[in-house]
Amino acid sequence: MRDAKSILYERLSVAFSEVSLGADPVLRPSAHADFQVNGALALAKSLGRNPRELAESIVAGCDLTDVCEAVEVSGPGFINLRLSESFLVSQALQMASDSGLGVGGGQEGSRGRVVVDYSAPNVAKEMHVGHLRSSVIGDALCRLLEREGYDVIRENHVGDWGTPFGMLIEHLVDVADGGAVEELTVSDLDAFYREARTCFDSDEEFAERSRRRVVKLQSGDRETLDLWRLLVAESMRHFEEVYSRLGVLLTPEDVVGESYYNSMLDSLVEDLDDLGMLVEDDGAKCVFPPGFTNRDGEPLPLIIQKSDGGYGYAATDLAAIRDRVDDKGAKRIVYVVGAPQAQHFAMCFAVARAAGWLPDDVEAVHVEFGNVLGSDRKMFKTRSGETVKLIDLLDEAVERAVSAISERGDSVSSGIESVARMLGIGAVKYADLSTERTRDYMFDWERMLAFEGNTGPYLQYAHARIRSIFRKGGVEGADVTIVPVIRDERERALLVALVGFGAAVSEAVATYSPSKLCAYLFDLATTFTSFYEGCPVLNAPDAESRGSRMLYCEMTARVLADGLGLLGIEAPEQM
RNA sequence: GCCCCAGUAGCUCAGUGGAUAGAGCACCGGCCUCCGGAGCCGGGAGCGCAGGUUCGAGUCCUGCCUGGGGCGCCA
Repeated sequence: MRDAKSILYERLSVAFSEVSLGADPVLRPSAHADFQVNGALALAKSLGRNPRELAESIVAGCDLTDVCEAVEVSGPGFINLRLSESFLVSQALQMASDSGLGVGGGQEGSRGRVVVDYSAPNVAKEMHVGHLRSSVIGDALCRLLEREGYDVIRENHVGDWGTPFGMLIEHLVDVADGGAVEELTVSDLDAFYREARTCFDSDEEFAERSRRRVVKLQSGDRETLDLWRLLVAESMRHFEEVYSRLGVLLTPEDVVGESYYNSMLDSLVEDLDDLGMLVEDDGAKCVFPPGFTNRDGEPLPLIIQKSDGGYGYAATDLAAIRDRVDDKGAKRIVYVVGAPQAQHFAMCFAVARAAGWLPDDVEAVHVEFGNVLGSDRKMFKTRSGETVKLIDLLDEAVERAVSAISERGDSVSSGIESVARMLGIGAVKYADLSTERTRDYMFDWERMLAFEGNTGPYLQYAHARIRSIFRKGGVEGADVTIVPVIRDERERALLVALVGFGAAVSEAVATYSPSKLCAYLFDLATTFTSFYEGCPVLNAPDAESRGSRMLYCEMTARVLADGLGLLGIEAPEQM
């Protein structure tokens, strides 16, 4: 389905091009109309013409009568557009009769293959709050991209390889007597990791054994690999539990850990060498991509192979690019990784481009995000200063949601546990998704669980309330074959908001910004509330109006549930 | 020292070079005997500082201030 904005943009672009080839109409949402067109002002300036006159002539040469009921030149040369009722109604009918609410358009997967790299926890460590944003944002982006018609491949680049495993395995050998190894749980592993670290830092003999163990691991020693697999398997169970609790789509099939690329690294170095890009510096094999300097203004290396022969994460990331382009057929690679990694990815992309591994028609994007902060504006920690475990955070979210529901005295027929889970988890995810992702955001239980303001619970409640109208009216849903009517400005405002859903989704995808979809949903919910305040639905003055308003309610509920769904948040029918 | 990101109302946040900078919370004042108070309507209060580009700057450029991050063998 073509949304209003894209239809208008296309028509206006033609009209503007007739005046000056390729001129941008600068179509924008407006407080003065449904849309405003600002392009005439800049164009008039560059052509040395009067902006109002130019705007008038563009309006005269552009037929929008099937879409707009009013096209007016205003102020110094703005063009204000008001959508026609017949257009709004036809858009609404198309949406209502489409199970996908008119979002997307193309065939499933028709817009190309996209690899999305997100979450990326580490083996032998519990997932913590630091993994929250990548998991939640990455998952929302996957859902959004899929809906827009992309063929999405999720990849979980877990840290399952490298030097830490030497000390972990060696410590395992030290403490394991018989069956104790099989009893190992992840919770133990977190403490286990710290113990291993301590031994490594304080015991030179242990450290040496660890280093030898790394070599054994990399050379494929059977006993070592068995111990390694034990650590990996236990960690995977833990990741599964967290993803399930969090409602993240990642599965074990999506795991492509660092170890996967191990066998590709020797040839990667050879290829870089053959290309003449490799420079040995202090015993390390490096590439110096142009434009990057260190603190002394000297060229900054991307270290491919360390002086001890081991590989760093740059090698793995480069191998991953080759794998994703050559073997997975990606036309776009999206990395949902924190902002501090910006320089690392910029360097990796630069090297991959220079090596010809990342062709010009393949896009690589670092979707960066800021930190989660506590109320003290410092990194979010527990009261005692410890890293917050993700599983504990999610448990607390659900507990707090139970209290919130109980305090409100809501009767929940489907079970408070189920609703509390949707509310609590939804609140955490929505709080994360609704702020502009490059900024740090403050983690605040009270605010995210509030039923007022731009929160998950607010939108879930809005949805549940609308559903309750139908229950009360004794009907399953609205009759989607009914032709809606507009008799009130509030009905019109709601309709305008509803038909903007597709554009909101497109915008969120184009900028990798779930927060834009959040803003849209919040606006829709508040617009609905104004409508609902002034326009009785079940008590509408006549059958035609009642049916029409039921349709508005139905569509609003569907858009809210669908929009939340695209963010990875569930919307209960009752709460 | 160099580079990157951020600085918007008392607080938390929106804001694709366009008209009078918007929400929510908190505060103040009205309204609703009605579909679950997500109430509804209205009010006060703000772009870190200084220049510049532009018909027009929160948005672009330069400098400065504040905070966070990065800057060779952890990943």
